[in-house]
Amino acid sequence: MKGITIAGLAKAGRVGVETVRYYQRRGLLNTPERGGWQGGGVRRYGTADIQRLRFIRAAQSAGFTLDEIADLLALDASHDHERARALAEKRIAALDDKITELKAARASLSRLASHCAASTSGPCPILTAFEPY
Amino acid sequence: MKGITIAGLAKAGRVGVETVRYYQRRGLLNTPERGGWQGGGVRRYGTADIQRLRFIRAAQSAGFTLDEIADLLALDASHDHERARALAEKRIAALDDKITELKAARASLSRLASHCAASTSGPCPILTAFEPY
DNA sequence: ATAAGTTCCGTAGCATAGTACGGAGTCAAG
DNA sequence: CTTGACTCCGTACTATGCTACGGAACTTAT
Repeated sequence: MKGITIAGLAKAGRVGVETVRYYQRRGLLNTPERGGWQGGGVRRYGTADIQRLRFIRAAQSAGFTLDEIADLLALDASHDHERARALAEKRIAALDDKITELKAARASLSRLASHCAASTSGPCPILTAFEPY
Repeated sequence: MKGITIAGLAKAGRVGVETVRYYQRRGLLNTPERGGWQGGGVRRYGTADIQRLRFIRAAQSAGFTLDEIADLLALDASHDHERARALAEKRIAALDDKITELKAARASLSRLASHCAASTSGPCPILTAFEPY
């Protein structure tokens, strides 16, 4: 039989089988017909499914929610460049904000760490680590 | 009466009153005695509570979970520099990873946006935006 | 052909971080 | 001294993203 089963798809996307099934329920991944001549059989998946699954994971790591990813997928192959670009740019701005925030947090923690290293005794004022935040 | 009430504390920390109460339930914020001579009255808060609340929010934006923040708060004023520094450094590493990840995601989205801008017609292959990810 | 391993599917549960509700008590202004 | 806003508290509900369970059907290796 050609194509992979759900376990192969899950593996290719580095997720669990249950996660694949969850995405199907959410409408993010399609659910192919069962492979049997009539009724029964097992569903088979192809490279398009893998690509889609990988896209979902990548988009998630870019901070999109599953709902937003559903929009994105609906937009795919659409000709609505306007809207696609708008979504992308909105998220780019959010990412820039988040990156700035994380860098500031990193600096605070760095300060805390070096402070802790400097004084080997006495209390460690963690509360003030983020102070001039 | 001196001190602020829960609404003032919430406002100072830019959170809702219910969130303050949630943090109290989680043991992240203390719950002062009621102000009445006996039994009744309203609880009053001070600047230490505000600092603590702000710390919680800052630590959250650094990616700590509320459970981890509880640890951090317990560590505050402790002399366990070892452990405090370990926690901070672990989180710094996680932040560095996350920042790298977000930058990559940003680049992908940027590519998608400029691609969308370039071609004004035809499908917009969003699926491949994260392709060489 | 049988046993072991998968798949299918619905339904239920979990972790995190809140948010809402409702009724009784308390406070501050007019 | 009443009215309206705020507080207190327990309990329940929400959103997001999974993760687990159980039994029947299906597939695969021996």
